[in-house]
Amino acid sequence: MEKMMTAGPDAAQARRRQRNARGEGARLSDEIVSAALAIIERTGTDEAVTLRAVAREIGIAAPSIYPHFADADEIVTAVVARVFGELTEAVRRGGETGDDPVNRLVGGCQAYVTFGLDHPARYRVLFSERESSLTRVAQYCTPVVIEPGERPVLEFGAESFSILVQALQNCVDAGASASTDVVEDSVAIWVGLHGLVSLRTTLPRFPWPDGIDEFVRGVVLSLAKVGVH
Amino acid sequence: MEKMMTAGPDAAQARRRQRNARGEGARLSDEIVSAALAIIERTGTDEAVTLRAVAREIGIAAPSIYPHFADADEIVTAVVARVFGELTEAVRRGGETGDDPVNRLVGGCQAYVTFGLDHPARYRVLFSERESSLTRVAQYCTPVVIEPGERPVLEFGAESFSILVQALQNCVDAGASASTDVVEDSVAIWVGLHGLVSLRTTLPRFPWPDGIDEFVRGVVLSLAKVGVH
DNA sequence: TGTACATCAGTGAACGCGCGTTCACTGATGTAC
DNA sequence: TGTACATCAGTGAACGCGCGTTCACTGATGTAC
Repeated sequence: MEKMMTAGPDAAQARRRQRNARGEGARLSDEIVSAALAIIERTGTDEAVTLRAVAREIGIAAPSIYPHFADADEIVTAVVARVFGELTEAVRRGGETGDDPVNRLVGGCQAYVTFGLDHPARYRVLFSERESSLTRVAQYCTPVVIEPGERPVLEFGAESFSILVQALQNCVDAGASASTDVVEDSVAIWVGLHGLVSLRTTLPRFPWPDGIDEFVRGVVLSLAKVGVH
Repeated sequence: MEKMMTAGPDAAQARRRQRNARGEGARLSDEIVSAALAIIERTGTDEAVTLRAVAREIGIAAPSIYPHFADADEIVTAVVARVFGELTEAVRRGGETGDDPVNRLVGGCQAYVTFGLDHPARYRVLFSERESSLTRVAQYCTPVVIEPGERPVLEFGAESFSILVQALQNCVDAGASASTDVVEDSVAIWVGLHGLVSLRTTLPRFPWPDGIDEFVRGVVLSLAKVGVH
């Protein structure tokens, strides 16, 4: 374990910050989450998110965090909530541009992968080991039920997964996909997208195929059973 | 970041160990790697692999590690080398049982996933962030060239990947797969397998489909372009 | 309109902990003569 | 066969560091009377 780089506050940050006005103390919560995200982006890992590091980043005293978060895990959890929102939004936008259900499905999947490859540290924290407290995260997200009455998906990230399921269902409804179990096939697609982002960012020196969007298209079409008769 | 559990040596370990005989000092290297692996299995993460924790585990003084490893990262790297060997062996055995090329391909892939799900901590360390020093790892593994003269794969894990490529090539040769680029399609398969292991172990509460072997079979057949005309 | 008080939004010093790393050392075992 | 010496395989105390957490505190702002 190499010595942690003391990425102390620079001169600008070290200048005494102005304290929040009365009743606006909650603003510091957002600042803490942003600081944690900045640390994750800079170091590439959430391991560097310590109470003291976050405090340094903002220019506050370490104990000032306690009224807002019980520990560093809670801060990381809040970061995960925020980043999942960003990812969901990216997938939603990516799935709006296509001119037919298949292209909208592919577009959403490509947006997912693009988000992951463009923001590897952000993406990685979503599935960090630190989230042993994944149940905790549930409080931040609305439970989404995929199929009425069964298979409730209470996990975090459920919203972007349900977008995927709906996109595949639209392909089936349009007669473009031969899928007979859209949830199971959506799981397969999600798993493929995640594996791609995860491995590409972890093993950049592997000779990955060129043309990531085309690669994703091929994988998604196979798993979505498009063009299978 | 919760306080690290002081998983000190139990009474048995605390008893003074017998020092290695002259000329057999290198044995401690293996003990150190085994101890690190034990810590990873127990805690579920390689973050807990510190020089002092490893020394405690074996019952030696912390500085005794230095003649064998420069730092904890080197120890983890050696663990990765060992576990990659285990994984490769499991995949090889899994790919020997099938009665035709397709079943051998599927068998190897199922063995990969089974290894990952049965040993989540071991699997996870293979793709740990800690391996920023992935180049370092290269010294432990023989470079494997997938196609003569091009696309050299120098990364760690190349051996198990090349088994996969060969298994798919055998399907193509037997006329069972419509793949026109076995390397690219092998990448897709690998990515899918990895994504499955990674997500299943990270999000155990997600409603995963039952029958993992059948699920893997379906994904692999789709991506291997088996049954596509 | 004045004033005592409560509350909010933090601060700063201190503590004990596990960590990596250094240093001089110890004691058994082999080897040259 | 005896003995001085070198080497091997570690040990144990000490150091400074960043960490989480506690404690009593400060100073501005609102509020009851």
